[in-house]
Amino acid sequence: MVRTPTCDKNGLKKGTWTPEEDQKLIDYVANYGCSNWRQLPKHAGLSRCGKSCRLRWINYLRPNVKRGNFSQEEDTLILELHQSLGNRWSTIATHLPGRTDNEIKNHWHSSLKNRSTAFISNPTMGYGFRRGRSCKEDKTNEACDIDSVLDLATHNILESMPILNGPLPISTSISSVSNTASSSMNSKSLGVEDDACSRQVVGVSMDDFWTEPFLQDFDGSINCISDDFLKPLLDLGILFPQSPIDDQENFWLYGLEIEQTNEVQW
DNA sequence: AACTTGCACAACCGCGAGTGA
DNA sequence: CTCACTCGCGGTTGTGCAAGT
Repeated sequence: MVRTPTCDKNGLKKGTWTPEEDQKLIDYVANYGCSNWRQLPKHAGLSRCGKSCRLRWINYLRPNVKRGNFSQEEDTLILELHQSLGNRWSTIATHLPGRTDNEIKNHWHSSLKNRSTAFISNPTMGYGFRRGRSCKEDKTNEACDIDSVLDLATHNILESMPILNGPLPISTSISSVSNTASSSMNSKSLGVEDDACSRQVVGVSMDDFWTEPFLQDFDGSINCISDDFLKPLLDLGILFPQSPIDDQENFWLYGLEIEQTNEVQW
């Protein structure tokens, strides 16, 4: 998964970052900020190029970087954003607090691309559940406006982020080495520019945030999937029950599981 | 058990934009 | 205006791991 550490022709180290290097970078940024990436490694005592330091900081060491699996809402939002924005990962990342462009890009290539392909091959279907919600809830099709849905998804994700409503979580993967530094850092001292990071970091345990899946749905929107929506899809053979004997009425659509009550699972 | 294949993800590379001299 | 420098972005690669054969 990680690259074997090597050195380039200038003697600069490449490959996987060690905990010691991480700590050096964290300590340096905590004390001096990161206004000049090119000079940073020299002053921080790192045998890395500035570019590598910047990447490491932005993607992994920065406070508030969210690790772990993508939620359904995040997946949906990425799919929608990618459809409208294309491969503008950094722009997409601004809609997902705590997620980096690199992480979203990786997730796209490894998991979401196929779903997107399925969507493109049959654009009338959308991603299933959201279209169903819209079409049932609003016969005028106003709610089918992608921007409206996008706003709602973004809103729910933002609302569910403790970042915006209280103390920030510290990524458990780095908290062991960064809590001390992080707890005294804020965006000004770090020169961090994105909004998610522009809030003061407080080193408190937020295990629930990292382990709990998003529980909110789209403001109850999934409840709107009904027979009116599902039946035509069943008739067309696009949507099909998960199992003929499954009395829970689960349906499958391009890898998306739709439970007719109020749950949607990938 | 050995080998192959695919996935996930950390990291690198090249390019373009912005900025200051 | 041009050049050099820096930064940020998107594309791509490399590698460990798990699942499948």
